[in-house]
Amino acid sequence: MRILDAALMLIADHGVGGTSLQMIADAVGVTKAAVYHQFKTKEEIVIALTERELGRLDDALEAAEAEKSRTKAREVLLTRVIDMAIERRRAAATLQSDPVIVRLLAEHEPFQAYLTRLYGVLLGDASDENRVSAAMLSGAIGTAVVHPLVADVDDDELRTQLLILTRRLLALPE
Amino acid sequence: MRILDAALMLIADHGVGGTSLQMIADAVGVTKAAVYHQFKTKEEIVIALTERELGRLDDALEAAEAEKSRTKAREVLLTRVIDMAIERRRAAATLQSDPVIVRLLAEHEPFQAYLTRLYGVLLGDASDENRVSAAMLSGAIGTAVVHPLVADVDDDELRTQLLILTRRLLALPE
Amino acid sequence: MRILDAALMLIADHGVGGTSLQMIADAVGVTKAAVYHQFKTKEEIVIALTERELGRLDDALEAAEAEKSRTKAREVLLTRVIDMAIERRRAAATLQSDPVIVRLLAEHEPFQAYLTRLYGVLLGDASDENRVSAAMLSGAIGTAVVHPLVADVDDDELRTQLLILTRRLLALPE
Amino acid sequence: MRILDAALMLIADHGVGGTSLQMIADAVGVTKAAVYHQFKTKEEIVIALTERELGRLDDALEAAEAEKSRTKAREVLLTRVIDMAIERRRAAATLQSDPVIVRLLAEHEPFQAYLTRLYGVLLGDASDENRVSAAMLSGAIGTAVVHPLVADVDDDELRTQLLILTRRLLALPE
DNA sequence: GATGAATGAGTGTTCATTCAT
DNA sequence: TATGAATGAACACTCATTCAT
Repeated sequence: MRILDAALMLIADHGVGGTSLQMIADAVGVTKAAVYHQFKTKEEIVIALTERELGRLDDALEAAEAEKSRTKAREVLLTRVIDMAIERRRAAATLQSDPVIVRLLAEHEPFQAYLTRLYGVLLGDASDENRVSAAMLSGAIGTAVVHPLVADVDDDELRTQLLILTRRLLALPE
Repeated sequence: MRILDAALMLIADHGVGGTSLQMIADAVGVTKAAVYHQFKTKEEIVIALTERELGRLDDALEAAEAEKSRTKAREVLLTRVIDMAIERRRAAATLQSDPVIVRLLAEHEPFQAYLTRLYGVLLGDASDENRVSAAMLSGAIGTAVVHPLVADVDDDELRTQLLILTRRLLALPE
Repeated sequence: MRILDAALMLIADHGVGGTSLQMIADAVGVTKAAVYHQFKTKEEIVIALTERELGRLDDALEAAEAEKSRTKAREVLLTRVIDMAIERRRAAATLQSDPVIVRLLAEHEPFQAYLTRLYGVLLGDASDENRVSAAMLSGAIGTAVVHPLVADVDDDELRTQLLILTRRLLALPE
Repeated sequence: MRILDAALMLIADHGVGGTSLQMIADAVGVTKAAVYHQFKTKEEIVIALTERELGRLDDALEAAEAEKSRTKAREVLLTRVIDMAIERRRAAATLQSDPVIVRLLAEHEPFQAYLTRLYGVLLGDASDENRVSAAMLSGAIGTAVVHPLVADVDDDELRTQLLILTRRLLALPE
């Protein structure tokens, strides 16, 4: 959907609060009213957007949940998360840290459920160490891919390093 | 300054774009015009705010730069960063990821210089591995302290774990 | 357009700087936002307004430019200018002397071109005498029609006198 | 008074409505409050300003009123008006046409009286022709000196031409 | 004399949203 | 499906003005 594409890019650049429906409509090349024809409110756009991005993990999440070994499950999921973050470098950080989206993730029921599943796989057991390392990972990957320090690291190298460092952080065998 | 305190909390909750001057003025208990008497624009508030928070690292940064050993320097700085992030759990993430502040950090000259110093200590050498691990750390700490997964981990335990995991990520001796 | 009508009257009374969009919207009986739907900025209103008033000279200007005799051309144009000034006594002066409009006339390209045509006809040749008399005329007519001294001179008499005096000023045969 | 000087120049450029006390204070290099120490309101500044400029005609007005011959009286006054307009080219037009000042001249008692004296001399008798020609003159001189058409006519030549044209308009012997 | 801090009302402009067509 | 016109509320910011110091 072109509206969601445009909205995602704009939100990545200006945040949800800094992105107006006018900007989205202009980017798509239609009128505001046309946007409203497809989404009843601005929030609905943000939800659809987040749903779509989160949905990209569906396959990996299901595969991970099907794994018997927790360690293997984590690996499957993390690899996919890293791939996704690299594919969509610009959007990755914002979606995880924009206050509006954060609030949405915390309050919108379906997201809650999805995140619970996600954390379930990510966590292994719920020891403090695991909880903290999972929390670190959550932000680290999204933030890392857009960080100025890695602006000129190419995608493949970045992917390799992220995998290594992630395993190290989780004390997985390298 | 009470204005900056109020602004920081509001921005942590709603992002820069979601925080209006009216909200700030109301939180302080004065009129919008009174806020404008002290800051000529909204951006000026955000700059002052960011400057103040960043300034809390001054001591540690100077101490780190005075260290001969790069490894020791990194430790000094990281310890302080972790302490700060825990002290100001709510604000930590937003300040690092709000698009408005990110843009500010990238475009406002004095911030550029400060960040260069910061990364200089954090990086050690500029190998790809180091660059990626430093980038991960930048976001990881800020994000971790506000992550729902660690909401009920107490400050001391969180601090201990963050130190351990950070050393692990950077392959420092534990 | 009702917005332009209202704006013209208000600007005639209070000047551009003293006329707010709220005043214009109130006069038309719509909201400010409705005004903004048709004009993107206040300046755009002022431009449209000035364009429209200036446009009333189009016919006379074209007719004048088609004349072979310079003297005849001036007469055609001046007669129309006087008629217009009398028709729209209130607005005439402000449009020629409000600093905002003056700046607009000087900086907005299309106005520049139009005024050059206008002065081309008005000037005849570019002797100093002609330049000064044309400059005097420009303001004199607009100012005269709203001057308190002539407040109780009726339109027809005023028109007759303006024609006589204008010819005298330009040393045209009466 | 430096405040009045600054205010006059600013008003000439932006009109009364477009000139704020902040602008005036900035131009003088003091605070708004300091301006308020000398003038209780903005209107008071405009009044003082207009009074001061109008006052420059005092000598000529008195001399003119002392003349027995009406014709001579007009000449004395007009010569002075022309001199003043040329001396203060920029301010001349605004003071005569800014709607705020126009309203002030019409409503502020002392100005009414002064203008009545001025018109008394200017008019000669109150025939329609005289009234219209005096009205034209009022605006013509002020407007002419700032008109783009005469921007590169030097002061002396402009003065000469204005005198000639003025006499012609009033049917005085050249 | 001059300042800094404050205010309430206003500025131009944009917001998300609605609705008749 | 899409539009254009409209709205009320909010936005960042400036206004003229006051007052304690």
